[in-house]
Amino acid sequence: MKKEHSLSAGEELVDALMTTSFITMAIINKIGAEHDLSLSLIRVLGILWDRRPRMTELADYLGLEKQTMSGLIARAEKRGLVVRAACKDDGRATEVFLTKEGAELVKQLRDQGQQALMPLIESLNASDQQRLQELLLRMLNAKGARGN
Amino acid sequence: MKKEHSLSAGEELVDALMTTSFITMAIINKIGAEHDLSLSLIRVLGILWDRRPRMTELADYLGLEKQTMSGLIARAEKRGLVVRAACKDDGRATEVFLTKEGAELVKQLRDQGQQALMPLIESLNASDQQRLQELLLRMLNAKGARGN
DNA sequence: TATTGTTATACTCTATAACTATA
DNA sequence: TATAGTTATAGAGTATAACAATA
Repeated sequence: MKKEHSLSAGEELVDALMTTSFITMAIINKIGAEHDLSLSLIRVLGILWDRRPRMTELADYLGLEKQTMSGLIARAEKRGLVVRAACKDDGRATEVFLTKEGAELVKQLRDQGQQALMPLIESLNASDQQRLQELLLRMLNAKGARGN
Repeated sequence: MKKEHSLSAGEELVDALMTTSFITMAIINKIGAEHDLSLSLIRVLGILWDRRPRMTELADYLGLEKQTMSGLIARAEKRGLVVRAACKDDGRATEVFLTKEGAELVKQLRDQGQQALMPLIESLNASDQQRLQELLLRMLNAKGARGN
């Protein structure tokens, strides 16, 4: 957060990573706001794109409490973006999945996100973009990271 | 968000950037939660580390409405983290700055953030870390980006 | 008893609208 | 009139606690 103090090599990278992330999230958040979507709901919809998880799985995935997820999904369902259905294997569980309308919204968000972030990455030339991508992917894969 | 579909080179990089950012923000958010701090308040405190901005400047910086900033700062002031003072140049304006307690919290957050993000970046070797840092900084500087 | 999920309650964050005070 | 800031109000997001239904 502070630039004047001398930082170790690792600290400078952490700084750059945080700044990059704040900027990226601000861009995504702005796109979400245009659709009345919070960052959490954007992540949920992204997960639902190719999965049909239970409420608890979703909550764990996002690091939220199950009650929080109940509210989030209830509001999304009221808007026609997702549907809840009883799980056949386990009478206690509830599965969540996208409606057609929800899926279309995800597609649209994807496109808008790509467009909005393009200016940032296009400040690097093609070979640097390639290198950055490789480094990020290597870092993410090493951590067994799950983004959304 | 989806991995199976074929993506153009730029799209894959955007994907990696978003995933990295979601993970980074989740880590920062978790640290903030331990101190009852939202991401917005963390950013505000970071800005206040070496600046003494007016309310409107803060709001513009974070992309929030001035009323939102009023509430955010009012709560932070009640907790003893920041102080508001009348601006001498302009009788309408209010300057905000950190208390000693607030500054100590920022220092602590910095350390915790560094520690928490270290495992992620240490999945790369030293030379790759150096390269990643250079690429991120070049990208950020090209955009005249302001993280916090 | 333990697990899955919802409901009740409370607080933070955010925006829109209306207001006060200064320029 | 325009700008800086606060207050009032309302809704979304979050957590803690208590509950119902199923395993």
